[in-house]
Amino acid sequence: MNKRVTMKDIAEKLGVSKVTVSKALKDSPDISSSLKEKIIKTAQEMGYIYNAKGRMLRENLTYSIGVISSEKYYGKDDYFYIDLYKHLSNSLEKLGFTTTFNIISQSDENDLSVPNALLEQKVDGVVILGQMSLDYIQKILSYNYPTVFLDFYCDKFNVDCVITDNFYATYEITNMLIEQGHTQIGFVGNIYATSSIQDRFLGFYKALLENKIDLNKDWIIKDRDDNNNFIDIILPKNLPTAFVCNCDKTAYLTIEKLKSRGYKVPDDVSVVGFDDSLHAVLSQPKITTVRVNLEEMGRRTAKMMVEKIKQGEKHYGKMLIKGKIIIRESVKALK
Amino acid sequence: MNKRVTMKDIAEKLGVSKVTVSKALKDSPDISSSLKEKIIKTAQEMGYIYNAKGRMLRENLTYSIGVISSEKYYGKDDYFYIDLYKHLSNSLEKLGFTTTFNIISQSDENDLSVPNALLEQKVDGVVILGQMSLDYIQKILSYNYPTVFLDFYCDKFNVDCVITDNFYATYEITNMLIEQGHTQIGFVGNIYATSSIQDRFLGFYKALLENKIDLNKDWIIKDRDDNNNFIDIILPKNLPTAFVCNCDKTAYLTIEKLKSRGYKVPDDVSVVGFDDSLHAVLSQPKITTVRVNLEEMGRRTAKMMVEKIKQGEKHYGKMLIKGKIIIRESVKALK
DNA sequence: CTGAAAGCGCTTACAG
DNA sequence: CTGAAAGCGCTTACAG
Repeated sequence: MNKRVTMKDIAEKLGVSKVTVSKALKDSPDISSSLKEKIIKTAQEMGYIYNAKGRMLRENLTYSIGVISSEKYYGKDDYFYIDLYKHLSNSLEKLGFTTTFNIISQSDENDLSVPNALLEQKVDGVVILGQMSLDYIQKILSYNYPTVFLDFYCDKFNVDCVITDNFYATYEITNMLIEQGHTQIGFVGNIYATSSIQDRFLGFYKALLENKIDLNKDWIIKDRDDNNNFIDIILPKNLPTAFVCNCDKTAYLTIEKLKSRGYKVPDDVSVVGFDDSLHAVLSQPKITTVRVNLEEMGRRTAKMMVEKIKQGEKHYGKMLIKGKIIIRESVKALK
Repeated sequence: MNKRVTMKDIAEKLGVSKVTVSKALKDSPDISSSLKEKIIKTAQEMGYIYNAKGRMLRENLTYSIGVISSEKYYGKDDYFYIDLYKHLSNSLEKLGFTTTFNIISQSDENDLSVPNALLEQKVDGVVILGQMSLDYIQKILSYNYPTVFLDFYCDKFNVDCVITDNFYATYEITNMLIEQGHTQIGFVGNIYATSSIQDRFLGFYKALLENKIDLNKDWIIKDRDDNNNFIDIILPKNLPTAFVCNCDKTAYLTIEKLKSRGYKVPDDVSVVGFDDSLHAVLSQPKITTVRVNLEEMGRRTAKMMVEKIKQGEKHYGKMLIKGKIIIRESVKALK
């Protein structure tokens, strides 16, 4: 492992200069095709593997992106962020980049402990995947890498972000319920807990407004406390005919709660979720939900990041990616 | 971003040499503590960030490990490998390493497409996380990086591995059932599908042998085909009093199947699983299972990897990590 | 305790 | 079409 073949070795073997080898291996038009062929063949025979460490130093660029994410997004029932990571890193691969991935523990987040990759300039840019504490984000930003927030935004910092169009998606799914005859619709989610939930709520609210349906405050139900810990869902005395839930887990818990009170879903109450997570499929009935376009989000983030690095920190602002409604069994039409 | 402060800048500012700066920043005893202090202070003031690219080239070491894993382990109900990744990369961080993470798509695995990190020597070693196709593994090994297999082994290649002690864990959990009075015990899992399932079966079998309980072939039930695709579980006419399932998902499906046939779990039949995955908790009743010690597996893999790199490819062989039985509700004692 | 020299593997700008 | 020179940011071995 320790003694790898270098361009110099190939050059010496063929009696050419290493500049020529370098150019041939990157298929430069400078080199005659016959020589190119010979060099490529010899490189293969000698077991040459390109060593990016030289280029890294020369260009002061690692062609590597650091992805940073909080461990709280990788619990047993969170499929979402690992899938998003997969799409992001695959897109980066195609652009010639590698990806380092740090799942930050709660204690490291509290201690503002920064991954080695950023401490030692082993990445050219940073993607923060999912909301983290403001202090932690600030700490990361203090290293001055080109940065993109993925799946969240934060107006406190003027950082580009790629997010799913939460507002529009709940607007659409609420409209779907209204078209199916529902006029008494509740929302389940703590609208102060995260900006995603807030936006989803506002999309829900816009659909009501457009259809001149009153917002009943008793039908806005908390699913978690302000620190994002799930709490027991308390059903109102008078039930609406449908609930829009801020996420599938909450939809699942809402359905369980309704069932435990003797209600049937969707016969008595319709329920919709968000995320298309495992809960949507394991629930009985299976939950009609919104599938976020993770592939598109990953691709756009990768492209944005690479452009920022190569073209000197362009600004993009907020990029919204549309989701898609997935129809399952948890909604009943009233007309 | 582009013009970062370097050691040279600090040296010039203070009128010392960059060797002195380098030594001071790594707290070498060569430098007087007063000068050291001055250099560290100036570095901070100037916003110096250590640039590992220089060291990488010098030492031909990136202090980075590539983790490669198949996308099939990151489905909606797989929590396992991302957790293992987290522990592994956290352990590597503590040893001063960064981790690149590639989730290989099925098509890339078929095409033997290798991550950029390996193509360009951007890592010092490789961890393959979870079984992949032999061809793909062979391709990866052809790059001659120090390699560790994590959570699987393959006698075809003489590569070090860190695996959970599947054999011993099902041996233990089967013994637990026997101690609780069960003598009619089945196994659910295709024992030809993976080496893990095979080892788990053999641990089960050993417990039977030790207790002079006959192995009833009708009670060895397939949960998947030989390509690892889950199939409908077919219950035998005469049921045993307990099933040892090769994983929680299978335990979950077995319980669902039993319930649909009118049996009660654990009153009529006890069921145990393996992995302590989401299925174990979402199932009703919750499943008694084996929790694998992912933290220990990550830590041992990290240590092994770093030692191989620094001490020149030591060999370790097969390292077995013990799991732990988690008692829940799906087992009833018969005495 | 401090520093000048050499070099890691590559690429770019330039000369021929 | 080919190559000599310079340099990216660091560290090690050595001289003083």
